[in-house]
Amino acid sequence: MTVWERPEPQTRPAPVPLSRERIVAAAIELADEGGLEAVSLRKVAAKLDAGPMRLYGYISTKEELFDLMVDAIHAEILPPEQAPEKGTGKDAGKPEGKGTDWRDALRTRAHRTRQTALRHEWLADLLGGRPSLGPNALAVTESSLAALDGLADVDTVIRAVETVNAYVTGAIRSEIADRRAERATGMSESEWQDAAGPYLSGMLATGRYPALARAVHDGADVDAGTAFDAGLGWVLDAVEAKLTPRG
Amino acid sequence: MTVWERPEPQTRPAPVPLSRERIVAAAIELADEGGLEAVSLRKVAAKLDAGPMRLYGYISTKEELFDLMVDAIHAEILPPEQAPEKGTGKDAGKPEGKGTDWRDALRTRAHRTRQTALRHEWLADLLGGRPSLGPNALAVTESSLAALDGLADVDTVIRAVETVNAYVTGAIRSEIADRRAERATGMSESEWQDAAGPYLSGMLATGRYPALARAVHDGADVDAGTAFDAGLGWVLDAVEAKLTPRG
DNA sequence: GTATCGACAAATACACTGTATCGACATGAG
DNA sequence: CTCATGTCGATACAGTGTATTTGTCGATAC
Repeated sequence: MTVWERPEPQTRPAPVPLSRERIVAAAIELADEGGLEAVSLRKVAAKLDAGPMRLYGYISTKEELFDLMVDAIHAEILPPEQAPEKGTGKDAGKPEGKGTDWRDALRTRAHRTRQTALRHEWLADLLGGRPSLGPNALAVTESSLAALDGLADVDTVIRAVETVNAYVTGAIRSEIADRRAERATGMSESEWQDAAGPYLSGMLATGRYPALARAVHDGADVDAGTAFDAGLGWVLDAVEAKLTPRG
Repeated sequence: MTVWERPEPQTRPAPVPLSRERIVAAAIELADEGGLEAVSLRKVAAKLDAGPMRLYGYISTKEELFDLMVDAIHAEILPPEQAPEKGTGKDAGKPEGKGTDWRDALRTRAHRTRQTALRHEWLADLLGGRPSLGPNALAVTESSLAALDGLADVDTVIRAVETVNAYVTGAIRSEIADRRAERATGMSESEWQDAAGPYLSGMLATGRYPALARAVHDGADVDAGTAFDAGLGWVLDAVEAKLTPRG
């Protein structure tokens, strides 16, 4: 009884060593080019010349992979010098500057977050979707808290950071949603005339939304970046008003 | 040639007439009890005694179903009296009241949104994920714009509404994320001692996050509702400061 | 009446997903 | 050499969104 085509003595092709980092990096690469939905365990594994099941030695579920991706990306949000390594916390207590340093800190943090989200649009789908507790995300929060430390009581500082965070994530999410919609309809047309255009025009023409119609008609088209910054400025003003005077 | 068990003369069970509304309602029901991931076209169809393909006569894709769900839920956010029907827009111009009416309007709108999201937690996954252009969502935006109409120039009004919206959606999203995480770890323990607790305690004990550690340790545990309202108040203060004085 | 046609619901099919299970191989110990 | 071990890959399964085919009914034309 002959067995044709015995599958060769099987000198395995040197199983490349895997690691969480390599897996996460591959997943991010996939997400960058095809969006979150392009990330499947099979494709990630294929990118690493491994079988799908191999990944389960490093992650326990796809959700965990997403969490790792989010935390990895948070490294891009942190200013380049301060990695979450080292630091005894001994000299990190007081803010070092006149009085608007906290504002610059929070503002640049917000803009870095936005820039990162524009580079990795899939971040919009994940940001805020679940609590970010990875080391890099914690470091980001830490630096925000540290920037306000001592300028008000603890509860006020916490409220400030959470409020700014809520604005930032909400604004980024909706900006990216708009951008995607434009890409989906526009794609070739300069203005949005294609799919949402006629529909929306029709809706506005019904007269049921007079204020909205006026806003769409009379509103200036500011670019997304300055709009984001304007709203951010308002929120920071609100924070400033709540800080203890004479901080 | 005999055929045993001919499948009965096949008096079809009176194909229940479908409709977008019935489909959306069924999908919302599924999402309410099992989250967004429990919504599959097969299950929705089964709930309506229909085959999966039947749905494609009413919706063209699952994403569209999600959009319809979001807009249907926006009806709960609108105050009960004003449906998007009727209304010539003739008498909707000026705000009718002293000067804090806009604030009440925006505030209650925000709280209604939050309450609705707490009733339908899956909303957090969808809110802001794509532009909401359904009639109900437009009506919600309309009423926000109308509340501020005339109190500042158009661009300021738009910025105000978008800023408040960003805060509201961001805050709701993270609140629901926290609530889910608590449910996942807590579930039986009163405080969070189970999964995230030890991990986070360990992280904080490293001394790498001094400000965060202090915040967690010294911060008062305010309930989510008042925290939401506090942040909202700040944002509304910021808006107020930008309105034309003597509005 | 019968025949034909069009519409539409149902069944089937496909490519793909996340993950559990299982079998086989390479390697270490005795 | 033999045997145990642990790890990797293949296979398997239940489920997904959707395209396509199949079947049946009702109405219309002769």
